[in-house]
Amino acid sequence: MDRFYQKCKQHSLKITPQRTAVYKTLEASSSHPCADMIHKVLQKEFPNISLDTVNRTLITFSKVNIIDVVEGRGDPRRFDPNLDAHHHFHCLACNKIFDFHDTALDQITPSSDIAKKFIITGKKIVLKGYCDNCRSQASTL
Amino acid sequence: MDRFYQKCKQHSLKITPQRTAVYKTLEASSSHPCADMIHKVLQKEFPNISLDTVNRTLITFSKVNIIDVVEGRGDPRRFDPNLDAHHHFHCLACNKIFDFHDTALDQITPSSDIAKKFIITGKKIVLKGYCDNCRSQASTL
DNA sequence: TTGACAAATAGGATCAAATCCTATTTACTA
DNA sequence: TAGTAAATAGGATTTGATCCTATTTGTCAA
Repeated sequence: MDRFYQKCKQHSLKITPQRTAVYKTLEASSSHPCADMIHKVLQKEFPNISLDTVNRTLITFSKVNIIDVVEGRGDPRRFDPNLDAHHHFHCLACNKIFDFHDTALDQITPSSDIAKKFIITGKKIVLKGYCDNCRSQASTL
Repeated sequence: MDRFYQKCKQHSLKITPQRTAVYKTLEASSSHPCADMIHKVLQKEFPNISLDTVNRTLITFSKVNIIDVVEGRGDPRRFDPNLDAHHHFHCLACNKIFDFHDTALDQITPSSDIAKKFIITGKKIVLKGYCDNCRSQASTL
């Protein structure tokens, strides 16, 4: 939690009971929850907390690198006709996805206990960041 | 296109003008489009084509491995409090995300021209497939 | 410690993506 | 070429995300 308070101060985010609770709830979870799930949990503690607050708070946190947004950003489902080995760079600003190829990275193999536990139908390296056009919008960490 | 017809027959999907057009449009695109974008393009050719058909068709294609769904599946935005190096396995059936750790994979480095072109703020290996509980639902490829 | 101000919240309204429903049409098989 | 199961159109519904505005609340400086 210390790092949480520190990061908030660093980015002059006010430390509100709601924000603290949102962070604690997410940290206690291992299911990579969405805003709605966290909202449901928090309603026990804050009967009036709004979903908008939870969602806005989570987005704010992710912008200043307190937490992370994982696969899926709430955006529409997107498709790829290319089934050959390739990897993706995802621009956080313009939302474009760039393909890149790297035969060395195609070779990566997850350790055998993963392969044993799950049926793996696809693997990909996913990079996040800012593309050439959006460099300037990179958040100051 | 041959492989397209072949895969359709293999899974007894009827080859309709709409399906052919959806596939052609996606294949011609390099922007990893969503259903709505493809729908807009197709309306020139098929003034009455419905968005539902486009969306349903794309999902059908992805189920039989004609195309792929990329980062984000149209599901709600999900969050992760863990900023340390780790990787994800995403179950296509139950939609759970499992963390896994692999120090060897943490070391992977995209080739330098990628690093030069983009500002990279995150990297992750994303595996897709079926978890232990959902093994049985693995689509027959 | 207090007062002022900018920032954050609640709650309802709006927007957009995805899915569902059903009548109609169509591709495939025998 | 006719029968049948599958696919489509189009509208309705659901749900996640965002917007708007009045009210509340942290924070900083005096």
